[in-house]
Amino acid sequence: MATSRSHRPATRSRGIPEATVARLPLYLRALTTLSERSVPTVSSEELATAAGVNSAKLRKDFSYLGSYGTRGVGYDVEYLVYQISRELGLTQDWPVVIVGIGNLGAALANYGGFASRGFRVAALMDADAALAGKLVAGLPVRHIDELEAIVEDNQVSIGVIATPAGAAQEVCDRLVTAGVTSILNFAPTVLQVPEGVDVRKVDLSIELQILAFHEQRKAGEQGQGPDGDVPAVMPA
Amino acid sequence: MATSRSHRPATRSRGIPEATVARLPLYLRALTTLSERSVPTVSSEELATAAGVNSAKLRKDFSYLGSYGTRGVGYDVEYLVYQISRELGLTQDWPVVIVGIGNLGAALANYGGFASRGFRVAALMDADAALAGKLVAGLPVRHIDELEAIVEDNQVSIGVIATPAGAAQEVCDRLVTAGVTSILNFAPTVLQVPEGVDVRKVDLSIELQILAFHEQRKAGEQGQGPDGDVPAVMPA
DNA sequence: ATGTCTTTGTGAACGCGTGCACAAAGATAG
DNA sequence: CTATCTTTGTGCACGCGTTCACAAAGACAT
Ligand SMILES: NC(=O)c1ccc[n+]([C@@H]2O[C@H](COP(=O)([O-])OP(=O)(O)OC[C@H]3O[C@@H](n4cnc5c(N)ncnc54)[C@H](O)[C@@H]3O)[C@@H](O)[C@H]2O)c1
Ligand SMILES: NC(=O)c1ccc[n+]([C@@H]2O[C@H](COP(=O)([O-])OP(=O)(O)OC[C@H]3O[C@@H](n4cnc5c(N)ncnc54)[C@H](O)[C@@H]3O)[C@@H](O)[C@H]2O)c1
Repeated sequence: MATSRSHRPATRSRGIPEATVARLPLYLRALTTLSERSVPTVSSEELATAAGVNSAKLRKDFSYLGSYGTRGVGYDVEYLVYQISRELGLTQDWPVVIVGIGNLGAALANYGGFASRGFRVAALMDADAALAGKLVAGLPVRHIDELEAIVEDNQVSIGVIATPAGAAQEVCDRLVTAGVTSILNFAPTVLQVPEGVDVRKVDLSIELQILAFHEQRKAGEQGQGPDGDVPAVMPA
Repeated sequence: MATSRSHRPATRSRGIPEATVARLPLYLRALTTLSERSVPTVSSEELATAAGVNSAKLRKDFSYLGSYGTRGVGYDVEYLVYQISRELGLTQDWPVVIVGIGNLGAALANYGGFASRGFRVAALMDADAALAGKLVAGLPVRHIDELEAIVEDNQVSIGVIATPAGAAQEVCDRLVTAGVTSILNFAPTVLQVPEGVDVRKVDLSIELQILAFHEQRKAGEQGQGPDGDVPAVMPA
């Protein structure tokens, strides 16, 4: 953190670490739950437990946003909800387009938690002409050719890709050209994007493989003889 | 990512860093593509580009697995595919249960890439009695009461949770009690698990919020458009 | 065998993230 | 007002992960 002694950061916190940003939604969720229960304040210890993190980490995270706590008491739940929401940009509306309305795309469209936090499905799009006009989650599927117009008309800056891997890069290029600058990619591909465009990926297959790695290691630790087929040991 | 694996004893286990493990599936995917094209060898530079990472990082990652490259030539694609597969534990079969066959659970069940890499759907489970017996992706939905028997009979060690958030912890507890030691959680909840159980989460909402944060920052930095520093908002 | 050329494997430096530990801040009670 | 008690905010140290940069290894040609 900067060497500033002022209580309030003069400018909007420019330097929020990426790791902190990734945890803010977690805190926000826990805080929202508390808010619904009309809990007025919460200590860093309680909130940290609810969010599944270390309390020192949580306090440091909040310190990047400013000093919103009261020593001896804790944090004001409502105020913190507002501050984090604002920091994450959730006080405004984010229209989103979902491209590829297959199994996954349809599930995403039906996902309630989508709209709950400022994210609004502006359009569902698919290349399959047979799908065009069909209602999914109350919205008509639009043909991919309308993408550019929809993105512009709705000021869409976030796109979700749920097409097969083979089509993902092409869809990505079109989204970017149309003006989308944030992409959430569910297809198992590494997307190539120009500077200034953010991509985040959700990859089921990778998650499972990571779990398998640890699972194998756990299985190998117990009992197995010294010559198991559990790989890779560095001689100490 | 959030794995309950953060408390590693001082013992420097088999050296593979967590960050490296998380990238191995990425390399494997790129290598599999090369393999299908019958490319015999690949340099760290080429492979790194395909995987979207830095070549030095890739070489260091591979160095944890051993010295599988040939200087002046590169890496043998087939050999590397095998080594990484073995390291990740993909040379064996991993039966998986999916709990909660709603929108998302059904999409997961239909997901082809699931079975492609040693992961086999052992059972689909749901608490809704009306779903019991219904075929999803060719498999009958089983009632949640059969969970313990199915986990034991099929030696299931990996469970996928796709239930509503409110049911996730309860389902998690049952999975763990039944013997599952790795969980992939799609519900927006922080799961509490005992030592030795790995949890990875996939959280659409969090990903979107992270994108929104950066999007807001991008919009605020350069006075974009006629609306000033606050991006245009759709009228309600 | 010798030299040249390519590419690996890794030492070292650096930066980020984490967690400990504690002084300071403020609430609360007397 | 003073004392006590709770909890924040953060300085600091440490470890992990990333990246640079280069010597060593090996292929290949002559
Ligand atoms: N289903 C899952 O649970 C799951 C899980 C993880 C990852 N994924 C990935 O998500 C993606 C979608 O999976 P799915 O099961 O929904 O597949 P799907 O085949 O059911 O749906 C894909 C949809 O994309 C459409 N499409 C194809 N090319 C297009 C294009 N150029 N432009 C617009 N639309 C196009 C198709 O018409 C189809 O409707 C795949 O890449 C898959 O690997 C799926
Ligand atoms: N749909 C999405 O794209 C999406 C995206 C991100 C996250 N999620 C999360 O994934 C979860 C599932 O989403 P969904 O859209 O499929 O919901 P859904 O309501 O369509 O399906 C939930 C299913 O879980 C079953 N269920 C409820 N309690 C259960 C229990 N105790 N044991 C077993 N099964 C039980 C229900 O019968 C239902 O079939 C939710 O937590 C949601 O927040 C969904």
